[in-house]
Amino acid sequence: MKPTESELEILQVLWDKQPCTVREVHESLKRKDIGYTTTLKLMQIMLEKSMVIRDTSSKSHLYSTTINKETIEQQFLDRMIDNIYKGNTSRLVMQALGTHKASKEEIELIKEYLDKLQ
Amino acid sequence: MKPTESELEILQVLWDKQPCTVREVHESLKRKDIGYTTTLKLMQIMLEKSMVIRDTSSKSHLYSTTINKETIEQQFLDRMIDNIYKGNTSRLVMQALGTHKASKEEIELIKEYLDKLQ
DNA sequence: TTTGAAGTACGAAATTATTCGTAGATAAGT
DNA sequence: ACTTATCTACGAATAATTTCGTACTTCAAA
Repeated sequence: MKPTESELEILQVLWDKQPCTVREVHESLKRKDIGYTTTLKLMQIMLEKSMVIRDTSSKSHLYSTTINKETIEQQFLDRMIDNIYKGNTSRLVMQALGTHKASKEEIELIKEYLDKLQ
Repeated sequence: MKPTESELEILQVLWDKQPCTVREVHESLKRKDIGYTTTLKLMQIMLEKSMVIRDTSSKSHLYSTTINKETIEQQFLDRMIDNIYKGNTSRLVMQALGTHKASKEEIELIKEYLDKLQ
């Protein structure tokens, strides 16, 4: 089950602030040039796909995700490593650290993590 | 310029073996359930978008990419870090190392790299 | 020189994803 | 009770991507 790009944007908001009304999600989206009913429709589609559930007890429905953030992250990461890096994880790691320069603390953290792996 | 998924698959093959005929690309694709003319059409579209060039001097044209593998990798990685990890690179790194277990050599390599960064 | 295997070109259908308009429900304020 | 804000439902338009059929070309082998 692979979320589309728009769906992913909505999931991000939900992971952050769920449960949310459609309006809350809509206003939190980065892209501001789409109509409210577009967001609504998208979320209704996500409901059909069971990516979200909702509480309809009040007028504005309250949405929550059913899918785990870490699972989706892992899924995208795996796909990326497979498709783009052809399994060469360390190349991805170094490329990631190269441009998005991590702080000293982060580097320490990663080192510790590497030690634990060995 | 963001390649679509199908375009990316074709680029992969080209990066590996260019210059290639359409047939070579077609037969190297993982997905086997599509017709030859589909691959052909896709590559013609990529030509229009200037993602590839070709040598038409013989009957079977020979295609090569114009776009750099590393650039595209970086682009996808950046998007991933931004969109999915919200800038938290070290989380991506650790998650990547977590499942796709690297060899001792790879881990050493990454450690060295981290030392150089500091 | 005919035949056929393999190629290109390209319009158009099929599929998937995104967007919006409109109708009707709900509830709060006057 | 009526008006207005805001909501949901949902069909349908649009856009983007993928797929294929068909026509035509090229070239080599019979």
